[in-house]
Parts: sequence; C-alpha cells; structure tokens
Amino acid sequence: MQASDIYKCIADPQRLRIINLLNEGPLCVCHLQEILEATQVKMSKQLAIMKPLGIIEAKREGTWMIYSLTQPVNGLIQTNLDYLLSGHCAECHQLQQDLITRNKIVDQLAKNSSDCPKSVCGDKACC
Amino acid sequence: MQASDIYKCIADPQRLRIINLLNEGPLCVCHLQEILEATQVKMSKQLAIMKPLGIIEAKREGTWMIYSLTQPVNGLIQTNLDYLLSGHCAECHQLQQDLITRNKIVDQLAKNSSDCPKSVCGDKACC
DNA sequence: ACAGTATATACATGATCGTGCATATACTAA
DNA sequence: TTAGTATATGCACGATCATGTATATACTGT
Repeated sequence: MQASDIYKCIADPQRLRIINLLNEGPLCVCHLQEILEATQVKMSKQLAIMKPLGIIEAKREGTWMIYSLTQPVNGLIQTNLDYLLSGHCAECHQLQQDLITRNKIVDQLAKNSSDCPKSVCGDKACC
Repeated sequence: MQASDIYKCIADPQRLRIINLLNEGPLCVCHLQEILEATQVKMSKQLAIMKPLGIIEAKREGTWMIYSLTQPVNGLIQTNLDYLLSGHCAECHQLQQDLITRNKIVDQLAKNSSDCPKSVCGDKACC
C-alpha cells in the first residue's frame, strides 16, 4: 500500500471520518450512513474506493455488510488518526463528535438488538 | 489550514518530495527541478499549488526564487515526514535518497558559489 | 536599451473524481 | 415464489486536476 494512496483516501473528509469510526470498531453501512448523514449510494461508493486499497474489509452478516479496518491498522493511518484526535486541528472536533454519535447509536442498538447483526451487536461493536 | 488540504497536497508524490526537501532547508526552483528531474513548468506549478495553502513560502534573491517550508512547520506535515523518513513504507527510500542528492548538490554549489544566491549558499542551505 | 537567465502564468486538452439516478445483486421471511 | 431490506454497480455528467506549449514577468549584466 503506497503512502500516496492512503493520503488520497484520507484527503476526502468523509473517508477520513469513516476510517476514524471504523477504528473504534466495525460498523455496517446503514449506521455509517446515519452517523455521516450520507446517502446510501455515496457511502457504498466511498467504501468501494477504500476496500481494494486494503484499508478496510467487509464481511456479510445476513443482509448487512459489516465493515472494519484491516488489522493490523496501517501505521500511517494510525499515526494520522492519533494526531488528529489529539486535537491539533480543525477536523479534530468533528472526528471526536462522530465517535460520540457512534457510541450513542451502538448503545441504543445493544438494547433492542433486533435491528442489528447479533454477533456484532452483542459486544457493542456495531449495529 | 485544513487537514484535507494537507493530505491532498502530500497525496501527490512529487509534492511530498518537495516538502521533504524543503524540510531540510530552503532551495531555489532550479535545484528542486534538478533533484526531482522535473520540467520547469511542472515544478513552478506544483509550488504555485502549495504556496497559497501556506505550506511553503518564497523569497526572491536576484533572479532566483528561494522556497522554504513555512515556519513553524505544520504539525501534521512534520508528523508525516517523521513517520515516512523512519522507514516504514515504500516511499521512504525515495525520500531519503532525495535528501542525499540534495546534500551533494548543495556541497558542490558551496564550492563554486557563483551559480548560487550567496546569502543562502554560504551556509549551505541552498543553491 | 538589450540580451540572457530564472520563474510564473494563460490557455487548451485529456484524465480523474464526485455525484445522482436507475437498476442490479444478495439475502431473509412469509 | 414473492415481497422486502440492505447493499452494490453501471452510466451519464459536471467539476477538478495534471500536462504541455507558448508567452509573460522579473531581474542581472553589458
């Protein structure tokens, strides 16, 4: 994986937000949509850009597709997430806010877990 | 300066190389051209992309334009340069090689300093 | 004023990218 | 088999980006 590919990827604020969210744990497409307030098509295409680069992975669970960051997380990506989350720049607040929103959604889903692939929802990772 | 602007900037391998070189010290356009084996137009345009972002600065010395990284160096840029130079990925070798080439050129110019703006060449920073 | 050197910019063009609509696929439940 | 939900993809289009040629600008030395 070339550094330039990673930079091109995270140069799009929405893709950066996706990576930041997945770094906290796997999520399915519909909840990524919800958190980022994006359309289904747009989200699906962003994910389709990142997957062949090996940055993210998908597994199917019923009708849901669960996306996660490829482990171990690429060092360049981790370095940048760490830097951005430590609050040095404008994007930082947005990224932190996204994580809060994510946790709210996951907590709610853990209660009525019917809307959610159980294998993932059970340990609050997603959906 | 937005993080996404910086990522867009360093997503181009040539711009990343320019930033890496300037991080070692100021250089004039012609020597950037020489090190990166680029045409004059291309180099000039790359620099024209980065300047309005505030990443680099230029000062004129005679007919030469001396470019340098805006000080203090943006934290996100510094973080990424540090990571890339520490040898974790494919681009690393190229960046290190560029610095070696740079130092050779600067050393030579320090000897016959006629081809070089004296104020800068004197302390081996450039040209 | 003139010729030469270094650098920047205008314009045209082809390439890549983002977006939206429509539609296709993969799966589940009845 | 059918309807419904979740997700992906093909196509068209406008926007942005990279590249090359030609030319303009800024400066120096004669």
